[in-house]
Amino acid sequence: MQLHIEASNGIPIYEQICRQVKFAIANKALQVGEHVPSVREMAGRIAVNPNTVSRAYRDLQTDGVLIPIRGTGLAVTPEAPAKCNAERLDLIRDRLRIVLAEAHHNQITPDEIRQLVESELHRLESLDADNSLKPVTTGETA
Amino acid sequence: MQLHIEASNGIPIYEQICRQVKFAIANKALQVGEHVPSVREMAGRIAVNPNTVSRAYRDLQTDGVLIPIRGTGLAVTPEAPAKCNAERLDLIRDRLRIVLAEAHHNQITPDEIRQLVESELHRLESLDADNSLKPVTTGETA
Amino acid sequence: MQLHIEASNGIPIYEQICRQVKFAIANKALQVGEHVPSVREMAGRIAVNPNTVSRAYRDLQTDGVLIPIRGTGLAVTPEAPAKCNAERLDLIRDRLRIVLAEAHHNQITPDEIRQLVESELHRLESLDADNSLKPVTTGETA
Amino acid sequence: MQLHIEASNGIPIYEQICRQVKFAIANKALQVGEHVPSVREMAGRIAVNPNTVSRAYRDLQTDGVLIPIRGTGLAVTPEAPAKCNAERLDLIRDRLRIVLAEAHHNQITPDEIRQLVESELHRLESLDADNSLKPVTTGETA
DNA sequence: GTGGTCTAGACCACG
DNA sequence: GTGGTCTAGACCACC
Repeated sequence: MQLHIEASNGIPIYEQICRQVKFAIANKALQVGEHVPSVREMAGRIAVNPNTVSRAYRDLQTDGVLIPIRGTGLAVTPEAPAKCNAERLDLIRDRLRIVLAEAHHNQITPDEIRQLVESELHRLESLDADNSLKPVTTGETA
Repeated sequence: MQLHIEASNGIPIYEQICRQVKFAIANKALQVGEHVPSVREMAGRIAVNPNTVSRAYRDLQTDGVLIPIRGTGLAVTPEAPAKCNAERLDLIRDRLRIVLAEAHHNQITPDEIRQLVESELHRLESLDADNSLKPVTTGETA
Repeated sequence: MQLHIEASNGIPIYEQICRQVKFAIANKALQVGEHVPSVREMAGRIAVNPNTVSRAYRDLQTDGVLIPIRGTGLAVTPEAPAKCNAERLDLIRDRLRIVLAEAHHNQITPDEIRQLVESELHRLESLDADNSLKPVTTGETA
Repeated sequence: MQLHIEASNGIPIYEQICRQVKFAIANKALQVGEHVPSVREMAGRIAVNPNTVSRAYRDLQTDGVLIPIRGTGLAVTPEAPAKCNAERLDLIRDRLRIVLAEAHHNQITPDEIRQLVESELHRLESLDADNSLKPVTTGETA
């Protein structure tokens, strides 16, 4: 499981972690019963404070996605895949909705929006192509 | 000029005001030299704290979009339309970019994204139809 | 609204705060729309770290009991009274259940349990009598 | 001697073991001089980490309830029954006290408490009836 | 070793 | 002024 944390695109780090763990479960990158990386390991891996990871894991427990296994760590619950699959597109949709609503309220036409979307999709694909050649981070604003 | 403030969709209110004033200028709803509503009137109209409006107007002055006219209020600068037109799509694009980037990082396919976009666009149109209720069948969006 | 924090009866402080805010709402000591004491004030009042109060308030927001009012604080939501009333006895029942289950698993008879309960109830009443005012009319101040 | 471990009702597993061994002694399910199951056997029987059982047995030795018999294991001390009988109701009372105190602090009336107690006692009896038919775990999975 | 709780304090966003 | 986020680190419970 690989997380892409961007500090900061406006989304709190702990929430980015939350969301990406859910995506990883939806994508089968994390299986039921499997342990998520320990707080300390994850914190080291993505270079944030352990408490930030802890906060994210706590939220995931509240959501019923993770469950503590005494003394060994946190595991993916049996219900998690269903929840995460159901949420998979919703998580994106919610964010997309407010962006499109703003565009729409301000007289940007559906066709202009479609063009923006297409140009961004192409941009992402070409970034992928670049990254597959050289594993360099790109476009980070932080 | 009508503002659509949503408290809170994650965007600070003062920034929503800023953005929408710029959009209004780009859309010719606000002309060069025209006065923007006073801080007090605007605050009353959209039911927010006057300080919040004040903060937005301050940012707009910094951006060179508004200019104070002694004793009368704030007017749209001659340079504003050009700036606002240039920014019009950029403002949306920036926000769209981070949403699509997240989707893409998490194995959501371009086609799924396109479907989400289309369903949201349709949703916005039907919301419009409900709100206006005028029996218009021309399909024009503006 | 008066909170009784006991550090420590095994319940984390932040959870004690959470529970007691809910009880206060159920008891009409906190009304819909009313603001809860600010994080800093509450922290000072019950002599705990502000972050501990903050954690409790955050959980209450997740539960839909409190809602942030931009820049002014946290208010009781319209839905809160219903939720808190519904939870009022459940919060106690859940804790009672594990105690009684343990007693029952270990051959303590229902009648023994009833006796324990009665003796504790009497104890609490006599504590009340001591703490508040004994029905004395002498006018002593202390 | 049968232990009912519930991971997790908030009571640490090692303490649940401790308490239940004491209850077993108070109930004559464990006699003076009798050996308690070995750490390994007990750990297997209740499906917990052997270290957890070990920790519980260590506490019981500290309490003078168990004593090591060279090469054979841990036996119930002659003083144990008296201690355990004396503690029998106290262990429950202590836990009951904090629950009832919270209820009382929050305007839950003695009669409401009595009703909760009665309903929980009935619930426990009906669970027993069910279990005597089918020796199934109570349905709490985690 | 694991996670949980709490404290302390910096910094920011918001109104 | 308000709450939110993040960092840092101590201490504890559990396994």
